[in-house]
Parts: sequence; C-alpha cells; structure tokens
Amino acid sequence: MKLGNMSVPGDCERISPILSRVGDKWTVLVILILSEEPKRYNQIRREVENISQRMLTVTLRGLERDGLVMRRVFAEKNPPWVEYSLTELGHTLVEPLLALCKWASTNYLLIEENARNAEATCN
Amino acid sequence: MKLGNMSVPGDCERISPILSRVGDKWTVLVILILSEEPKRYNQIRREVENISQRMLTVTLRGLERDGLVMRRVFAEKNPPWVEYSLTELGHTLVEPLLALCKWASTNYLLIEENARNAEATCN
DNA sequence: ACAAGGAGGCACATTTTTGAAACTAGGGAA
DNA sequence: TTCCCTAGTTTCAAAAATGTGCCTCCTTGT
Repeated sequence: MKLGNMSVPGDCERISPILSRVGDKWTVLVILILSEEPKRYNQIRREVENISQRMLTVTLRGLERDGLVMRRVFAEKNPPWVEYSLTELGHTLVEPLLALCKWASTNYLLIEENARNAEATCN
Repeated sequence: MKLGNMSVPGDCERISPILSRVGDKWTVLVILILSEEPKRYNQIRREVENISQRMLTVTLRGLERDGLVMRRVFAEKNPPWVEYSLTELGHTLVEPLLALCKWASTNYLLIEENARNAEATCN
C-alpha cells in the first residue's frame, strides 16, 4: 500500500510509535504551550490544568530525550529556576500539530454527537 | 494562552481527548489504510500487520461510534462480507494526519539518534 | 467428512499508563 | 520558627490499553 510516497506498513511501522509518543494525553498540549515562548516548570503546570507533577516531569523528560525540548537551569537567579523551550526540531512539529488541533476543534462537537447517537441506537 | 484562534486550556481541554483517541496504537494506521478505498475486515487485518482480531474490532467500533468510519454488510454476496470505509468526516482527518506522518517519516531517524545520545549521556 | 475463509464474540491475563500522596532540599519572608 | 516557593523524586495503587486463546456460524471447495 502506498500513501503519497510512503508505504503502509513499512514506513508507518516506524511512524506509529512516534505518533503514539506525540499523540499522548499531555505531550501535544505541552508542545503547543511551549510553542509560544520558553516557560518554567510551574508555569507550564498551571497552563496545562490537571496535569500532575509526575506526568509533567515524565512528559518533559520524554520530550527532552527525543530532542524536541531543551531544559536550561538558571542557578544564579533567585530563586533558581528551570526553563523549558522547544528546540528547532520541536518547532517543526508545531505546524502539523496545530493542523490536527484545528481539526479537533472544528469537529469535536460533531464527534460527541455521533458518539451519543451511537449509544442511543445500541438498544 | 492563545494559539491562532484557539485558547489553551479551554479548547484544548476538549481537543486533548480527541487527540488521544486518534493517537492510539492502531487508529491512525486504520484510518490511513481506509483513506485509499473501502476495505473488508480481513483485508485491513492483513495490511495492519500484527493487529489482533480483538484490537481491530475495538478500533473499528470506536471509529464507527465517532462517525469516522462506516460499516456496511453485504449479506447477499457470497461469502457475505463487511466493508469499512471512511465517512466524509473521516476523510477530512486524512490530510492533517498525513502531515503528521510526513513529519514523523522525515524525523524519526533524528529522534532515534537523539534518544540514543540521551541514553549515553545519562551516566 | 473435513479444512478453509470470512467476521467476529468472550473471558482472562498481562502490560502500560496514569494518578495521588508523601517526601526532598535550599532559600526567602512573616 | 514555620510557611511558601522553586523543581522535582519516589512509592504505591488504580485504571486503561492490549494481547491470547478459544468459540461461533455460515458457506464453499476437496
């Protein structure tokens, strides 16, 4: 099977784990929030409501590990703080992610309605 | 916070669950495979290598529930079969998904390398 | 008679993800 | 002195996702 210049399976077997990584519950939100400007730990935490410290840390570590996010410690400041920002690679991901967000934003009402109707039809 | 004409959190709190739905291990693959043309159950199963019957069924039911995929039974045929196809809504998702796939396809080598280097630096 | 293909269903087990709560450690303020 | 802020870590528990194996039902082919 071919999609554009990709084949499924083949390329998509490698792509799939990356999409899972990127498409998890928090990663997208963190990337989009960092797409504006560098931010500090607790600042991100406040903007991504309901994220636990643990999940924020895990998410950021994963993004750092993959080279999508940079972590910088300002030890000389007072209080010393940590700043997270997108790398160049991270920035290239923003556009396709925004496209998906826009789709979701446009269609979530429709999807919720479809799901409700499907429930109702189940009897 | 604002991104284009969206706000985070706010819109993105609704968007997040949708991205999670779409971003699971199999959904993207199934959607892309159906983006070409309608296909039958076992046909999809062969193209998405390693998917279990159970997960294919679960994935398809979820997509059907959300109105992204249509299920049609051809009972009069011999053997009777079931055909799955993207709905109109489903088709609108293909473009943003392909954009993401393209990004992943372009960058997965870099990401894997970053991850390996991060491992190595951990000592 | 028996296998094979088509389209699943069901129950259970395992794996992965996520959450909640407590704890650390250093400095500043009341 | 005790509380708060910074930025986390650690442990345990709960929930969700995924896989495995076995069963069904129908029909056609050998």
